[in-house]
Amino acid sequence: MTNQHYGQFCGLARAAEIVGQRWTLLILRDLAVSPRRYSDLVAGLPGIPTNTLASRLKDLEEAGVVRRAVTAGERSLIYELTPRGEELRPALDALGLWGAGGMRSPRDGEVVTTASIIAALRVAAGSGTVPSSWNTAFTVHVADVEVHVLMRDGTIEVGEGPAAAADLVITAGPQIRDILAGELDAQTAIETGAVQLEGDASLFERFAESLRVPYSPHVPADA
Amino acid sequence: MTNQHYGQFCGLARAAEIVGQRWTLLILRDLAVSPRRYSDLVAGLPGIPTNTLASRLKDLEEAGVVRRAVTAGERSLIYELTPRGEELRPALDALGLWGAGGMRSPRDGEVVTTASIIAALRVAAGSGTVPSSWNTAFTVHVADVEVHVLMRDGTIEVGEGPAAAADLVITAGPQIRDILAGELDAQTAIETGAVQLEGDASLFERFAESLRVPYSPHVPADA
DNA sequence: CTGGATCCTCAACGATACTG
DNA sequence: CAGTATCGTTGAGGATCCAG
Repeated sequence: MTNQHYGQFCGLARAAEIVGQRWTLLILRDLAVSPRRYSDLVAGLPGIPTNTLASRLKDLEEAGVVRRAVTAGERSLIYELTPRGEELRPALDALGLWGAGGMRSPRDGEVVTTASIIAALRVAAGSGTVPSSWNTAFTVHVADVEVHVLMRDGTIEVGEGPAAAADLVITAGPQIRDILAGELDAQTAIETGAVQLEGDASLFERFAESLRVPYSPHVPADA
Repeated sequence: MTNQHYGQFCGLARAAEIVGQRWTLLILRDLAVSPRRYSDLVAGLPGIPTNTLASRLKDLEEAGVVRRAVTAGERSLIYELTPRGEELRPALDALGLWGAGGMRSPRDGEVVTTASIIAALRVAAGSGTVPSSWNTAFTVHVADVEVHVLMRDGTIEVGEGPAAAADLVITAGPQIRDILAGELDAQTAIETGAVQLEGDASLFERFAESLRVPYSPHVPADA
């Protein structure tokens, strides 16, 4: 509510006042994946104090970035991005991409959340198209997170939960990041056991090649 | 030094740990415009506590985003972006663009800084090219800030200080933002006195059309 | 059970002064 | 010029409690 101001008539300063608060970027990442309830957010953001979350949501609502909505079928509130909030996607993607370029392996205690995996896979899928003849369903396990990747009609769709009928089930650890970054090629990943496959293993190449983020060459030492 | 962690193996979380601290984005914006000395940063960031600045610079250095360097000719330190820091530009631009879309007029006490104007004009110039036959020099005054815009060899260059031999001197207030956003067209700006021109006034059209940022349609109420 | 509000503690931030 | 030292204030973190 009492957002700090920088006193500059500057786009970046205005943006920083809104998204530069602690936890705010991660809240927006979760909402960018899909609208969520308060308790979904709490679950997806391990460690966030509930008062901080409540305060951020109120600030974001005031800023016109997030809105509360009552879902038709259910009787619970959801939070979702407004159109103005949707416009943040390019910035969120750019920041996430940059941050991912500085990652190597997880630090002590770092976990993988469903929203972070979906966000990463969606950025990796980008707007790139795949041959429209492809009709392939993947289920991807990373740590205890389960998501699906569907390639069909020339597009890639990434969502929560397993694929209804997966052609290939991929189980991997944090090294999935290296595969997306193109630093670990599909064949090596299989040989070293970085991924386990169940189903049509030949489809893994397709997965690795279609989901690829631009490589960041300048990676500093990482704790 | 004691940067807070989010405990997630996620690119956006890592980025937020580095650039999500108060003042950090503005420090990076200033350094993205050009390498600067400590005192330049203090001057360009009105209100920043000096200990906060010192702490941020140390953090950014540790993160591999900024480095201290001794300039050859002079005997003073400068801070500059590392290659890893340069990679932040797309994210800074995207955030700044988003923030600029939410601005209308300055709030009480908001000032315009040289770095913010240069950054805005450079983003507006983008990678867009101009006819290589153009060889035009503009000096732009906004509040007490003075910058130059040079169009030649098909490119646009924006820098600090006046142009050596300006074909047109443009004096404007914060409404320059509306011109860049395409919400105020050149002719109207002249007629309403939003800009004052000195020199070849016909070149103002060229300025307004070459420096244009994508319009953000979803602008909330602005204080 | 969801969706918060309250209270307390402490680390970070902010303002000012001061120093190599 | 380039910071550090000191100190007061604010916001984050953590636990608990409350209302619909």
